[in-house]
Formats: sequence, C-alpha cells, structure tokens
Amino acid sequence: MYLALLYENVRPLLIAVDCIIFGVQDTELKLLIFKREVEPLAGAWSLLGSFVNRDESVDTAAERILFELTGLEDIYMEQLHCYGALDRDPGGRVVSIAYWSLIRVDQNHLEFNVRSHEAKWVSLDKIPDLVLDHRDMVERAIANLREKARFKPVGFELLPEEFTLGQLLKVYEAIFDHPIDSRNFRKKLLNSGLLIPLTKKDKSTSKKGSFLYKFNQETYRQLSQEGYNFGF
Amino acid sequence: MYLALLYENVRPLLIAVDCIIFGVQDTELKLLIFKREVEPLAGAWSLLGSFVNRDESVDTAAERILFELTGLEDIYMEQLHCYGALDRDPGGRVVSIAYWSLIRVDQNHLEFNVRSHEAKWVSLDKIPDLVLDHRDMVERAIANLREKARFKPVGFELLPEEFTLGQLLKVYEAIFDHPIDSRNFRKKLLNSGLLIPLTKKDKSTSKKGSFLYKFNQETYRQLSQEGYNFGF
DNA sequence: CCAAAAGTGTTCCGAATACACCCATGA
DNA sequence: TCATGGGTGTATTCGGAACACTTTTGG
Repeated sequence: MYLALLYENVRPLLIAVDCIIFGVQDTELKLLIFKREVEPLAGAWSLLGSFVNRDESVDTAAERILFELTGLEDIYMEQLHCYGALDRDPGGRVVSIAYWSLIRVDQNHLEFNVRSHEAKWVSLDKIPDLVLDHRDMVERAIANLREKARFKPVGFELLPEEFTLGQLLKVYEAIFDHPIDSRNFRKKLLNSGLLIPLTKKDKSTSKKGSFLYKFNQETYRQLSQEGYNFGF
Repeated sequence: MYLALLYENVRPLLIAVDCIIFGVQDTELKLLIFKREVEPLAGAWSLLGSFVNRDESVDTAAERILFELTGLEDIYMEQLHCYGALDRDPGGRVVSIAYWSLIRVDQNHLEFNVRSHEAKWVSLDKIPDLVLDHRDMVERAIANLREKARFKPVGFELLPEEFTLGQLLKVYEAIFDHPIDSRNFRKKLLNSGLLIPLTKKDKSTSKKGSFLYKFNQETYRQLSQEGYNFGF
C-alpha cells in the first residue's frame, strides 16, 4: 500500500457519480431530473447520482445507476467532467464524476421506471433549481453534447431502431435548438452512407407515410472515429 | 454526514491527479515524463502525479503539482478524464483524474526544475513504457489536444510572448504531425485578427529576419469561446 | 554570389446555403 | 377537395487546397 496513506492530509475521499440524462420528447430535447432521496437537501430536484462502491469501477457505477433506473444496458454514455471543489457538497467532501447519456424515451419499461422513481422530463429552458453544482454539470453537458453532435453521429442514439428522416431531422433541431432546411438535411444524410433505406413506411405521422431507415452500423462506427460535419 | 458512509461497500477512495505535459522542442511536440518515486514500480517512467489532499480541490491539486515542478502558475491546463478502473493500480484502489497542459519549454527555471527532478522530454513516437495506465492517458491526451487545436487557438500556449509566423506554423505542424502550406497558413492567421504585428524582427533563424507578432488577447478569448477552424 | 529562410497571389474545387414547388393520401 | 406532412433540384457563395517564384542578407 502507498506510503501516502501515512500522511495526515492525504486521505481517501468519497466519490460519487452523477448522470445527466437526455432524451427527445415531443421533438424537444429534455433532461431527466429526480427528487433527491438523501440528506442534506432531500426532496429537492437533482440529477441521478450515487456513490461509487469500492468494488466497482467508476464507469461501472455510472452504468449501474442508469441500469437501476431504466432497466437498460448499453446506453450511450460519455464521461463529462470530474467536479472536485472543496465546498461543492455541504454534506461533506465528495468528489463527483459526471456522465451524460442519451436514451430513447420510448423504450420498454422506461416510462414505468421513471414514474416509480420520482422523476420528470424537463425542457432545457425550464430547468428548476438543482442541488449542489448540478446546474453547472447540466450546462457543461449541453455544451458537450452540442459539440459532439457537430462531428459525431450521436443524434442516432436518441432514436429507435427504425426511424424516418423527419424524426432524425427533429432530433437535430432539438439538439441544436434551431430550424434546419429539410432539403439540405436529406441530401447530406442520404449521401453520408449512414442510412439504410427500408421498404416499409411509417404512416403514423402523415397520410402519405414516410420511408423508414436504419443505421448503417459500419459507417456509423467509421464516422464516429473519423468525424463528419453534422453542422446544419 | 452521508448515510452512505454507514454502508460497508461505500468507502472513500484514494484520489490522485496525473498530468500529461506537452511542450514544443526543436519544432517537435514532446511529452515530459518522470522517474516514479513511490513504490510500487519506483524508478519506472511515469507521468507527473500526486495524491489529492483532503484540504484542496482536485483542480488545485493539479495546479500544485505543476507548480512544484515548473515553478509556474497560470499554466494552460485541461481536465482530460477520470480513470477509475478497479485494477488500474497494483498498489491499491486509486482513482486518478488526468489533466494535460501546454507549457513554453523555454521559460525561466523550467530547465533547472526539469533537471533537478528526474525528468525528460520525449518525442511522441518514442515514448517508453509507462507505469499503470499512463500510456492510455497520453494517447487520450494527444487525441484531445489535436481535437481542441482544430477549433481553439491553443497553439499559442506553446509559444513565448513574441514569436514569428514561422514558429507558429511549426507549432501547428508539430501538433498535427503533418506539413502545412505556409502561404495558406499566413493568409488565414493574418486575417483571423489573432495576431498583432510588431515592428521588431527576429534575426536568429535567418539572414533576412522575420517579423515578430504577439497575440491579440481580445480576439483570442473570443475565438476560444466561439471556435474557429484551425484545420490546415 | 549564393545559400537559406521570409514573404507574396491566383486559381480551383467542393461543400454549405438559400430557396419553392409537387406528391400522396386520409379525412 | 383540401389539409397535412413527405419528397425533390438548382444556383450561388464561401472557404480550403493546391501551387512557384521573388526578396533579403550574412557569410
């Protein structure tokens, strides 16, 4: 074991993870927030968080709390930032590792789990006061999501397996919070090789019906690495 | 204090910071590495690291270790990633927060401090084996530096107050590791508003001498926020 | 006078942008 | 038949990329 432990001022610290969860609902980008369960500040709005157990990695802890909430594994997740200020938590010295994730709001059990925890989806421009430095975390996460979305195909993580171009367009409008020209969007996406056209149509949103697509996983991986300009 | 502390498996953990230090030497991007001083693995090459004291923030800890080494404050520094795998350190469970920084190799005292610690600058393609997961950290840092350098004016952090366009070009060639057309580079940079031309010339590298510039701090800050395409 | 680095303009191409109408269909 | 969302093509502009010669001066 490390000699450092012998020194008085080098002491282990509590480590937490907090998770900024984004989803698209009603063509708007939303944030999932929770009623905090532990003191201090129990009952206030908060991000989903938990302490890191000593027998799990930090990443695993983040996956665990998301799993406990959503029942889903393999959720898209990015480590955001370590928040390590001295006074960030009045309950004691806690260092928090923030993650953000994108989830498909319509997925099985999600509705149920969200209801059974005290949670709700909120628009990004109507976020209530959050405990501790959670507001900072959310702002950094939004900036990070937008930055990432400009060059990596993350928009797809918010959609179901099969989706229409209109849905995809709305996801990007939700992320960037401004309107996108549909002709340019279609042209670019269809030429990107990211989309595999299906023969089925989705008739739920229009009389005419619109073609469904799914992702080309191969191209997806490639563009994730190389980067691609998703600025519109 | 948190109830969580009562649970057996939620225990405080040791937190360390590790710092990936980049500098430009002989027109090449280099990494500063150190002989590790603590067991286990004392004597092996390593990044500069230290434990986080309980009376300092994580960011402060990172600044402290850089200050102890270089004697410099206000060094450009970015938090990179939290490394929290269970088995990353054979000496015990340690979570490490990695930072990378850019320093001006020619600065006062730096040479002295580097020599007095057992440290050396190495080319990125000749990095020896490093302890623990430090190699991963370096690779992530290089990727992060290149990504950042494409859109933020970070190249300037590696140069002295006054510099020539040739020096700046070489910094970018060093970061991106490929040659850049000097005419396009000059055009773009001179139009960016980032450079304030001085009347002095630097004659150390050529008979003709080349004009010196300094940064326009105002534009620098602005472009840091808004982003600017530094891809060449 | 020559070697070595500094400095300078133009053309070309591709990608992003702006923009307006027809189509299919269920109600 | 009409309201609703789906689908399509072209012209323009801007920025990035490619490219070669002249200038200065210390040695």
